[in-house]
Amino acid sequence: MSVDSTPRRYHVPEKPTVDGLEALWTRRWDEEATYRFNPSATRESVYSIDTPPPTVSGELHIGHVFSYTQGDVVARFWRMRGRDVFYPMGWDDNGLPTERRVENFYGVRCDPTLPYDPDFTAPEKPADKKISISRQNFVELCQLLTAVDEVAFKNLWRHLGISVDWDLEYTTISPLARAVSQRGFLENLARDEVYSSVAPTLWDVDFRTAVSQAELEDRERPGTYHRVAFERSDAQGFVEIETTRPEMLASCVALVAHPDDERYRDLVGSSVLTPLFRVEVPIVAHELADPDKGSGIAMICTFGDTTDVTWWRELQLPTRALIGRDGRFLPADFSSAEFPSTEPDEANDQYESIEGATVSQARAAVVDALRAADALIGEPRDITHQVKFYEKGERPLEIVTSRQWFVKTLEHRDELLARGDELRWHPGYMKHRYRSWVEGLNLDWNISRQRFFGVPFPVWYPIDEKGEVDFDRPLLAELDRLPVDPSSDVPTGYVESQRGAPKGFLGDPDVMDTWATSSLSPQIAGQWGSDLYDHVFPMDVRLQAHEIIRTWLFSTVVRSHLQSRSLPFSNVLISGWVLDPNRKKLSKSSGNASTPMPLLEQYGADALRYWAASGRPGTDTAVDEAQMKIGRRLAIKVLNASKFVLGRLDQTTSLGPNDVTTPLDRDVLALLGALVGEATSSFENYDYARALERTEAFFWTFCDNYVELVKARAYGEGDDATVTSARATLNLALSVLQRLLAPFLPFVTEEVWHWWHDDSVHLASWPSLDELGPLSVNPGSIYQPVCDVLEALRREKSTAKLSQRAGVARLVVSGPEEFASAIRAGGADLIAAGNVHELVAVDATELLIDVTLDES
RNA sequence: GGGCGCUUAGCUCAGUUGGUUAGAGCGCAGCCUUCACACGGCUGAGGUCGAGGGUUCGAGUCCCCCAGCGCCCA
Repeated sequence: MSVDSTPRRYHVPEKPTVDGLEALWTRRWDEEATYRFNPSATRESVYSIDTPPPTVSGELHIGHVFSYTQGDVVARFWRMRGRDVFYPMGWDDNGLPTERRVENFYGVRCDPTLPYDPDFTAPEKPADKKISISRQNFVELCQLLTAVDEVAFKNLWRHLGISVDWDLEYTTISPLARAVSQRGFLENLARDEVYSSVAPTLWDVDFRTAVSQAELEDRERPGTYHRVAFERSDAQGFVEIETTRPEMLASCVALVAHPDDERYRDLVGSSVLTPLFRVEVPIVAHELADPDKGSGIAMICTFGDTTDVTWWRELQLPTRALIGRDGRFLPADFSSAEFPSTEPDEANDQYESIEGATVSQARAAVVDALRAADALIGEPRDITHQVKFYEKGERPLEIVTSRQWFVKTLEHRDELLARGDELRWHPGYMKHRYRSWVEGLNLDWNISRQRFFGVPFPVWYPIDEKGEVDFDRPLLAELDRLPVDPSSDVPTGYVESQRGAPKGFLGDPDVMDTWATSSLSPQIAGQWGSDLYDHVFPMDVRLQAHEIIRTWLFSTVVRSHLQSRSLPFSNVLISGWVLDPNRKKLSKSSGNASTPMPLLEQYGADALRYWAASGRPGTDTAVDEAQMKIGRRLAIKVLNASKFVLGRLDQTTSLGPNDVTTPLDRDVLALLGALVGEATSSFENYDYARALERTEAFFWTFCDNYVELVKARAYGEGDDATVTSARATLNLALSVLQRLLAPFLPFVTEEVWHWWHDDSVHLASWPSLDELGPLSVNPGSIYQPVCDVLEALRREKSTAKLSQRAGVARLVVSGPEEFASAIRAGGADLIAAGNVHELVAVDATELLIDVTLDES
């Protein structure tokens, strides 16, 4: 009886295609809730993912496809490993980019002093003059606009096959996120981990907000050194300093030289008079003074740069702050104790031309006045130097004294460094970025922003009977009231009419830094306070790019360390950047190269995923359509190979590893086992790209060599046992390969899996060695020699310019015993695949493959 | 100035603890329209691993130094 007596084939499409699979399977995954998190899962079985909430203030670009795919591939692996994957998605709709879009889109401006207008509706199109609206109205518009973008983002993710559970979607401005942020803040406050203080603060005069150290960047800018003479108080001559900021002269509180600098050692302890304003200031010593810069002695002003702040703090100098929040010079009285001039009238006259001026106007005025007073030595000298900017700003930062909330980071530096060592970094070298950042911290983390669309601080301040605000005894919101907006909500025990009045209260006007909210992403996504939280926190992995190690990663570690005395996640998987085809960093000007949708439509989601998953963790990768074409070709190959194999199998016959009996087939299973082992360990180490590379390489040689070798047996030629063995091997290998490729090519693998299974491949179990039966200790010992001979046959035919079907009259393989016996073992398949009439394998010391083609 | 990464075939990249003639894909050239696949298959030609020095029986793979590119931080 033939094994083919009653075949019932699987139903396989006549002409399978990869086009259209995204729409089909995205819908099915929705309907079947394939990626839904199991809320009753135990912590041990959960694999939880802390995903970056992308900013939804605009453009999607190919970089998102790249990094989110890398995370998704990992998620899919763990899901197949049987873990209950907690994979939420958030949208960062909070913050400055959204504010600016809303202002322009609707033609509005936020005025936090206005009351909420519940009947307000946004104009159809922006009016010529911006309409002022309350914070709550403004926030509502922000939510309206971001909701549109969120839908577009979600569609992209779904098209790309990102396997998040959409039931777990969140936004950073949602009531939950605001409540979590406010609770986090209040708990920090209760533990004395945050404090408010009036302090010198990095300040952007255009955005009119404080910024934190993490938001700084240095930019090379032209500057000018001015040499300025200060008269010694004892009238024994002059001290010359050099400065790029002569306009700060009125804020000068000291001159400083290096303690080892011989030139100035004798002057330390004496004093000089500032030119123009005639204020007496001491000469002091500090190691940060650079003897090689300028004249080696510098003026300290409050505050020209961050070094001034350090000197001011460490040398306990007085404060003469003159730059206001708008970047203009504030009034000053040189007859006051704060500005003690020896000639107050003259000083006040000089200052008249500066008060109210911008920094650049003041600089010009001061330089003119210095020149007129003969205090400017020589001509100013042009230089270029590094100037600190807010990363989103256009003018150099100023340092303005104002009241801000800070998170204590400096005193936890050592603990935070230890947390960095505890975290498992992928790739490992990214840890250095964290370490150098933490080591370089010189300010506590300022979390106050003088903006509107953000999470407000859940505090008010009492006002005494004289109308003075008491900032030291804030009125705190109760936890069960969160979230609150102190600009419209009222502290317990007060009524709205007391707002701003004596014996009343004042709401904190500021909002939190966006990182103060996103640093709690594990708490937000995990719904801190609910049962869910204990099942997902600390998370298993954080996915993110490297440029936000100093912001998002650092701040998340800080919050978790303070809140839970733990890491927020045990692994971090860092993605690289996408570069344009010319290997430059993608920018808005890169244009269509950065738009993913056309590429998705042209090559398909699996193809783009293939490209993205080929990029190793942390490695920057260029947009490469050639790589996408290869991905598409691989997906098509999966369809066709599956079609061939399933077309040879009988649905009613179950085949297992025990049916694999021929040496060649067993050897192929052994090689497959090695592949499974390597792919699995690669994934466990977050080296998904390696898993892909190995699986892909195996798959191609499997198709090119093994399938070709056993084609005759697969079609039913030969005795029952060898036919069954080939079919069982094809069956097992196809099943394993479809599953190994599933994380990378979720659409095409789901399609072919459903040709012979009812359930999703993405819920199937990750291949294991147990499935393959006993495996030889020497994988490839038979398959490899047989493939070598097969390739030699092809080479002969190719060289003779013949079809690969051309007949071979005689094939003589001589070689070492292991080689010859491998050929004998696989001889029947070689004869069939190579159309060989006579095969002879002989033992010999030298390997020789002699092919005699048929006479034509 | 400090730190990190990169520099391997025309291009894009692998190369895990040092070990036989350095790998893949693309591109290129030639061949084959074979019953899973022309949205295909087969075959082939291309590198001595940025420069120099060192350790070793043996180095792309470890050490030193130099150069270039990129990033992070001062």
